[in-house]
Amino acid sequence: MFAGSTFTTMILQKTFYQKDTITIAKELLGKILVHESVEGRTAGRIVETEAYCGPEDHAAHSSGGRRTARNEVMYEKKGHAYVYFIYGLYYCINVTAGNVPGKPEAVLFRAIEPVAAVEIMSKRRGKLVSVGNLTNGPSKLCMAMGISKAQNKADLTASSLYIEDASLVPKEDIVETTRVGVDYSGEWKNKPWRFYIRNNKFVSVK
DNA sequence: TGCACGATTCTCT
DNA sequence: GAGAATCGTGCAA
Repeated sequence: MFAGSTFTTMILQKTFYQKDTITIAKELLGKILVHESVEGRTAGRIVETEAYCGPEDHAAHSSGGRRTARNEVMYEKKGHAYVYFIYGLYYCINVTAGNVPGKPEAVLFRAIEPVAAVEIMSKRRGKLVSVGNLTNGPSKLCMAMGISKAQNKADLTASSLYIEDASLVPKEDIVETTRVGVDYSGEWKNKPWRFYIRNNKFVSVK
């Protein structure tokens, strides 16, 4: 792309998701998650992610090579959505990733910054919440983006749910820290596999 | 077939 | 800061 050229958005392709999962988790920061639904097109800039790395990661649903109907998609193709139901109330969305075919790895989206159709997001969230509280959590962003079990296994390179490319977030603006809500995973809870954009007010936990 | 619990969020104190 | 909400999922029996 050169100065003055027509701006065209690029949807991230398969090869983007076929790299080291940690690298993908960092590179996803700044990218635009888009969902074109019947209610309209909602979009948000990804500002916080977490990496879940294969059978050895005790914090992952695929820990110990566990393979069930729920996490099956992690064992299949890369670049697909892994949406799961949690606490009887909420959904969380991951994208399957990794440079080893068949190895169950994924990146969880923990927070986005609304960039399109904020009014639709507010309506979906139902309550009177400030813009800052619309999408600053893994289940909050699913509610705002209209993501549920229907999007499980969706191909993010060929469906109404996809990610648009954007410039990389500079290394110095990426904060690396420990993951949230995985205290049960022993030493694995200490892995610095949570990434977020420094000073971004939409991050779920500072 | 039964049961304990979770990659969370919200409300109330 | 503590506790509730609420049910699909996973694993033991």
